[in-house]
Amino acid sequence: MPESGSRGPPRATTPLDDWARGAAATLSGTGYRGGRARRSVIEFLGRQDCCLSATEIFDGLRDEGKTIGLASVYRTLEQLSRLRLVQRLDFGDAARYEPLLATGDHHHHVICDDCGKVEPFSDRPLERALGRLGSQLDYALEGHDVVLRGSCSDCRA
Amino acid sequence: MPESGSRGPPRATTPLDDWARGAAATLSGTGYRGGRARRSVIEFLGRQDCCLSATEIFDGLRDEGKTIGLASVYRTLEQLSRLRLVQRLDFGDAARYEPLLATGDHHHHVICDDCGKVEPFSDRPLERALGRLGSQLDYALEGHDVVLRGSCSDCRA
DNA sequence: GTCAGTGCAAAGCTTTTGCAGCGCG
DNA sequence: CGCGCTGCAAAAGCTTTGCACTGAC
Repeated sequence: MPESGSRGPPRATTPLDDWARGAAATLSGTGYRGGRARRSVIEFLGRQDCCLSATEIFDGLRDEGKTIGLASVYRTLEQLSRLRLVQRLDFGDAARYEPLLATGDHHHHVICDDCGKVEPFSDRPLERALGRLGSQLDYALEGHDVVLRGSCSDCRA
Repeated sequence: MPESGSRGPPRATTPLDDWARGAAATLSGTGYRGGRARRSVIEFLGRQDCCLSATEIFDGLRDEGKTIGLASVYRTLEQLSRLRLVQRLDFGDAARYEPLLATGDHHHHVICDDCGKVEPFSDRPLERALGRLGSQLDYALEGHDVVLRGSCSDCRA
């Protein structure tokens, strides 16, 4: 399944492994206790390439035999979002979440209007243009999302 | 391609006037009939600078004495979206909608994480970077949204 | 032993849908 | 005068919250 998390070649310890470890560490360092549901969600997120909805995480865990309350999934995602360990993305229907890598490495998304497929992409010039906006707007910017919409090659065929 | 969706100098006939007229014309030319609710929503949208949620449109119309069913507001927005006359934007909570100008002129949004304020901005280099992506991805792109998040000057004070 | 974490069920919201009646063309 | 438009109310998601219980430290 590893494909285009950003574009890096394979390595011994992946950024996502690091992410899951770091997320767990950050939480326990902030007064949180460990717990089965939260651990499962973090570990599951650490194995994904792109964004998932709460229900997809819930279903994915259930398929692995780990039945977690959906409310716990939402609670975990909310905590991780607030600590900036995951990025929450709002596309049309349900919100989606993905790990926010400490490397600063990140991607954006293209959505197919026809089949609903979501794919990641990244682009340096785009990041540069976004980065320059920080000094032009009277905001202390903390993040940005870019969403492109169109028809994917499968749907055009 | 003019410049900023909202900061432009006044003119005799504004792009938004044109938009409202054009939207009405497009609808009637597509087999739709006129109707009080839809006309009110279009006219109301034609007076806005930036995106509004369905409830804000509903409330705004009610405050003007035009009480329209909320369902009709949603139905109108859905039709206009499908005809690409309005742009639907998904920020955290409720979806927001804004006129999509025929001039191709458009802007993006900065959201204050603290007070929730939404402001428009536009930037040429950003548009250029986005435009170049069209040829790099295997998608027939039809639109894009950029959302920046941070703290506005009021909230930092 | 305490208190955060969890699961379930209920509540809250936004958005959609069903339906009967109204009114545009 | 037919059929699309409208409003109301009910239904349908997604997400959050209340509460009692479990389990981590």
